[in-house]
Amino acid sequence: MARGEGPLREAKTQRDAWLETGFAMLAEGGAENVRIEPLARRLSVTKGGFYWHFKDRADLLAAMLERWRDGRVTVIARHVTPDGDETAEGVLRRLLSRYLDQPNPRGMAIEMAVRDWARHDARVAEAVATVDAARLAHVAPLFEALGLPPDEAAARARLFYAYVFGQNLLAPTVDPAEAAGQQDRIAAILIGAGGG
Amino acid sequence: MARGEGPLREAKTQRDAWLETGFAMLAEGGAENVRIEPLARRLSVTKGGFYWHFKDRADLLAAMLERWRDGRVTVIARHVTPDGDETAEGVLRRLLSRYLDQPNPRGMAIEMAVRDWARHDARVAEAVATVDAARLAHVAPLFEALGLPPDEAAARARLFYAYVFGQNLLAPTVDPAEAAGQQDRIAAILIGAGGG
DNA sequence: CCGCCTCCATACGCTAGCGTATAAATCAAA
DNA sequence: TTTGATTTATACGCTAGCGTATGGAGGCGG
Repeated sequence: MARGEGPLREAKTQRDAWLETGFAMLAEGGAENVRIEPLARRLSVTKGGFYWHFKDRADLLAAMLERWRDGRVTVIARHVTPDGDETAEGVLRRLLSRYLDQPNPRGMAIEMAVRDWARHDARVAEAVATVDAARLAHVAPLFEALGLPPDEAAARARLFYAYVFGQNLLAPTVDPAEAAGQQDRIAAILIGAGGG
Repeated sequence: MARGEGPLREAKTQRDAWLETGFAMLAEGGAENVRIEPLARRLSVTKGGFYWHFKDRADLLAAMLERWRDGRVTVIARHVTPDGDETAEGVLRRLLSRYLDQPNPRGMAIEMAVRDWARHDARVAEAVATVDAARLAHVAPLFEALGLPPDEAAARARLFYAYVFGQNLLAPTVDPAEAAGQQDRIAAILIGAGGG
């Protein structure tokens, strides 16, 4: 039987298919929305196999959280390495645009869903803290490379990420041209170098 | 009968008691957590009366949303009026500290819960957009009063609020002294006037 | 006093989803 | 092909919560 054919993304194993579909549900409706039976329906299987791969629903959520944490920690290191002869300012602008110009609504939806989830679950809050610490630790040196002292650079890094996530919480500016202009001005404030 | 004795905050009517308790549940666990029967248990009544005051669960949520929107729109006007001879910078610093120094964890929890709720419900998103527009419209003039041109002031206002909400999404800095120092540095960047 | 109106209690049926038990299907190897 | 290990289907009982129906307690006007 073509049992292993994952219907979503590249899911090598059936366990991965459960996890990937779990992330889809997480992105769409938050952690509360990750329910076994709807998941099974989306995978066109019954929940029979679920309890082979996972002890229970909490076990699935825990596996998803771990995968999310490890993925984010791994990926941030790659994102802050310069492309070719890119400057620190270039890296920062690229990062900002990656987070805000939404090439990846799924990733940001998961990010927001996890952060909401963290408000009700201490283990999740711990994972978020780990990811945040990794990101701040990777971004602060970029600000130091711009000539700022360590304390100031750390504050800038925090402002940088708070802005990125806060922007996703605010209602979007209606006029796209105005939004783009504001984003340029804000990037100039955050990154410091003369307006983009 | 002592029927009207509201057990929470100042709930004048029993309908208010349902709403207030609804906000408590919202703050604690998000919109998904606002359930009729647990609400009734907390109010030490049965759900019998609920369907007298509200058509159904959606009706309660809609009433809560309306109350939240109107309350936020009303209150922002008061918060931006100077206390005595307060300067625009003073107002901004007071606002920032009101949002970040958490004298009101309940209010911020509701704020975050509503914004999460808005990601899954267009009506909520509309209410959030209304509140955001009101806040930005009230705060931008403060930046203009600091001498910034309107476009720059609007961008600063947006950055201001994105930071406030983003800060509540990031894992808190562990060391309180470091957190306070960072907040001062960030306030200096946001509000512009020399640090401190 | 009586009937009415307001508000709440009680009891009911219904749905969604969790977790379990058990059988069935598939595959790999002997 | 038989055996054993994996993986999935099916069927079950259970809980939480929604919405409805109906009755009843208390206050109030007539």
